[in-house]
Amino acid sequence: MSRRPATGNGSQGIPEATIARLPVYLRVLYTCAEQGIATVSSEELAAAAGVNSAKLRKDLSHLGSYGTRGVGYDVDYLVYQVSRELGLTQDWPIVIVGAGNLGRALTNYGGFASRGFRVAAVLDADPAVIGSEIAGHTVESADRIEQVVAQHQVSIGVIATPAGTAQGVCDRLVAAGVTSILNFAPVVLTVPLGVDVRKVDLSIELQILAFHAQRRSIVRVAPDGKRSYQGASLNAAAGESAVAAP
Amino acid sequence: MSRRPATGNGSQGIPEATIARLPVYLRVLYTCAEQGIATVSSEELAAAAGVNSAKLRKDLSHLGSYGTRGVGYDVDYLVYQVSRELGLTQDWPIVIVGAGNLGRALTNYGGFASRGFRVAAVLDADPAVIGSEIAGHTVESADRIEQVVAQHQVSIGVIATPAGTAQGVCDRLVAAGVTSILNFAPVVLTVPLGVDVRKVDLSIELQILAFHAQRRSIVRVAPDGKRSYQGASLNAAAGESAVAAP
DNA sequence: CTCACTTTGTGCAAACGTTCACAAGAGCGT
DNA sequence: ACGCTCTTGTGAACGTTTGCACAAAGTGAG
Repeated sequence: MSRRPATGNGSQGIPEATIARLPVYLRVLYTCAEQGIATVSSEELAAAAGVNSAKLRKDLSHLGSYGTRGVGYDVDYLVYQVSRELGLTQDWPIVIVGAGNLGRALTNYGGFASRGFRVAAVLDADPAVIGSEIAGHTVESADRIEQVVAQHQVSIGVIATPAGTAQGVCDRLVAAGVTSILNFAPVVLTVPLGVDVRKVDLSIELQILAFHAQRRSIVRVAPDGKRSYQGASLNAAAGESAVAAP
Repeated sequence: MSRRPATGNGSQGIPEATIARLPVYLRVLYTCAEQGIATVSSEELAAAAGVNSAKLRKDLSHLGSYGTRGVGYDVDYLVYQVSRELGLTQDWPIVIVGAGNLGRALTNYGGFASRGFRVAAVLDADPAVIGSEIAGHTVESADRIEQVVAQHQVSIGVIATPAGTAQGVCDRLVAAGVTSILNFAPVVLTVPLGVDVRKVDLSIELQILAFHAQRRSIVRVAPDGKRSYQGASLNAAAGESAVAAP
């Protein structure tokens, strides 16, 4: 790190925390564009995204100086720049493995197509499911992982299988050339260096909520048997949330 | 340690980052228990959870000193302590609003029940869906949010509606007394202080993957039109992943 | 042109999170 | 009882992220 030869690239080291927020900004920007808003200030954008305005400005400054002082950011231009930085100006064929409830929901989910993600194939191991139709896709056999990945140049795989088969599917995806994996199975996947795994775990999210919920309603049972509730004014910002009242 | 006033509480301030990892440890611990493993070292646990062992020890130390030097952690005991800390020793009735593809997948998802989460009701606004059966639950009208929340003492709500109706549903849930919300709709929810919102956004996860995937395969088009691929040995650890080869 | 006003981009310090490295304990064989 | 080995719990160093506060830069009126 630190050494930067000569190629004044610019987008060399964007913090991970910033990357995770760019898609949120992007969504808000799209909303603005739909409403015909041409320019937007960091304050407005930040409010809509639920973050601090200084943080938003610093995040955007990592992509370059795309704002105009005294005015704000041009919505369309910023949409383009953020999209480009995230690599959304190109097409990303994805393969969904597992056509159970979750796999079907994912295949039907419209949010993918609108951002350059295209479902190349939906696979499953169950013969009873293979051949059925989901959102215009015919479920193929999981045996065809290698062919599908090669044929459609897939570099992103989505695992929506039961926990038991997830690692095996993952191994085959990686061996076939997939370098990015979105894992919905409740297991910790082991992958070779150079492969990127992101996990979405519904149960874990609920458990984190449960922790805070429990915290909010700690009931102190005093020696005399009286109960007193501890106030509910804990920090609501666990990554999200904002205040409604002015 | 350092100064601790007088109220030797113990579970005063557990870092958010630690909370987010506890459910992962818990899952690994359950796996150990199933395999009949009685004690486990921080090294083994950390490897299975995909984290650094020092981090794991520090995380667990926030709950108390439940390990034995020279031996490790007693699996059953640790399961209990982590569960208690997360508030999983009690029952959490949840309500799922939105019985579309995602709502159905969530209702069917078995991972909830196994951790003390119980689906109290599934609601939807579409008359065509109301009355249908999902995993033993009859879908009820979304008009009944207030009654359902009050009747089942629901404090956790899951929003699986389209983006447009999410904020409205959220407001009604909050007004009815729900203080924790798991949001699957692609919008930033605005809630009063004291309400905890967690967001799961499938599209955002894919966009983050796309960014890294793009990074890995930067194609430099030289002036002569030749292409050269930049190696794929970027840091694979974006929160997950481990190395397979020794 | 100048002044008043707006809003970006960023230096800096504090807060937070991660990792190293090691002292303090605990078990075990002799 | 002693020494050896193993493993926890944690002080301290380091890296990352956040948020303040303000200079720099733009706009528009007079």
